[in-house]
Amino acid sequence: MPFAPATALLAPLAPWFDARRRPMPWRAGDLDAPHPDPYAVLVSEIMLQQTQVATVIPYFTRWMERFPDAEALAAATEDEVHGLWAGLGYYRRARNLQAAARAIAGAGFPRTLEGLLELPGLGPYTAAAVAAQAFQLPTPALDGNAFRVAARVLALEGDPRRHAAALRDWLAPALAAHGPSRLTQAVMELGATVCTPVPRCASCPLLGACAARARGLQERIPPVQPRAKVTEAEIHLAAIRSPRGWLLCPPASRGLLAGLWSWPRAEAAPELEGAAEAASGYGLEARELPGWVQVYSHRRETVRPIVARMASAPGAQGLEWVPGERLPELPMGRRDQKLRAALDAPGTPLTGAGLAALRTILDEGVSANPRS
DNA sequence: AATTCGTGGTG
DNA sequence: TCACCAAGAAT
Repeated sequence: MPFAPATALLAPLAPWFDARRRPMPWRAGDLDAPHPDPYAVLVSEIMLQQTQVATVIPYFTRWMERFPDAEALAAATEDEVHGLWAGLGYYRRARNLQAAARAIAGAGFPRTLEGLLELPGLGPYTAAAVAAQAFQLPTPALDGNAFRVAARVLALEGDPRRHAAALRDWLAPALAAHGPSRLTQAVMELGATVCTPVPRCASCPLLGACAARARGLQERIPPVQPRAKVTEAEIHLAAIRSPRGWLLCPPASRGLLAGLWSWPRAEAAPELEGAAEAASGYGLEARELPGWVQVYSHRRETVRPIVARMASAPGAQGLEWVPGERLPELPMGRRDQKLRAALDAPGTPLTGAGLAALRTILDEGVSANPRS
């Protein structure tokens, strides 16, 4: 379909961005030159996948201090990489980023869109965004912001992602005309601060050119996406200490929280009678802490934490006893960080359900920790 | 091609 | 409280 030429339509974005852009630690001072540090651009773009700028900034700063270049990242251990990523989410990104750094340390930084797409963790958006910001290539980067801005300016109805190829063709000349790095960031900045899901049209530099606004459709374009279904779960999360340390579930290579350590857990079980007496029979002293609801991308988990102390240290399949002094440095997701921070908090007596969970964990080990 | 990957902000 | 969703990619 024929779109109004983007070069003229989007021209107001360039001066708007030069005047209004937010400071970000990865942004180059000179938007008309290649970026002095393509690795920094890569790190920022991977962290920004499905993650807001304000959340990323402190992670980016710490990351660049510890891993200032691809060589430093390539040489790091998996625990250290995940330690710096812990809490940011989508942990596969951390593993992919280190794999990309190893490829770069060996063969140099790819300077074409096709070469960037070969790096693990870089898809159509990220490869184009790096190419434009690091190397000034006129490669349109279509993220959620860009799709929303384009859909509104052009009054595209339906899911704008259907028009990805046409929109890239539409945007490319505007990138070349106004500067690939500048216009790429300007479109996203507009989407993040003005052309938001609930738009602030009064302060938009494209107000006069916006077809959706002209028709009063700016609130309905683009349409909301159907939600993925969320499964419900209820688990006991157990911090068990013995003379050998804490009993922990070592990192898995795939699935939820891959690359992170976690406390062993068991699905909530039916109530047992006489928990306290049975527990002392095991040489086990335990209490339960206040629970909470942990939300993941497609899972809602009611967490019932337990802190227990055992006189002996039995083996448990797939679980490890970790010395107490190592506990603070292990990479963990938010759920497990929360329990780690509450190990000294007061609690209530162990319930029958809690005892059943501890028995399941000690008897079955990692097999009591089902993949979701 | 539909699912599966975290977490925090916002209205 | 809750829906929505954020500089998406891999499978």
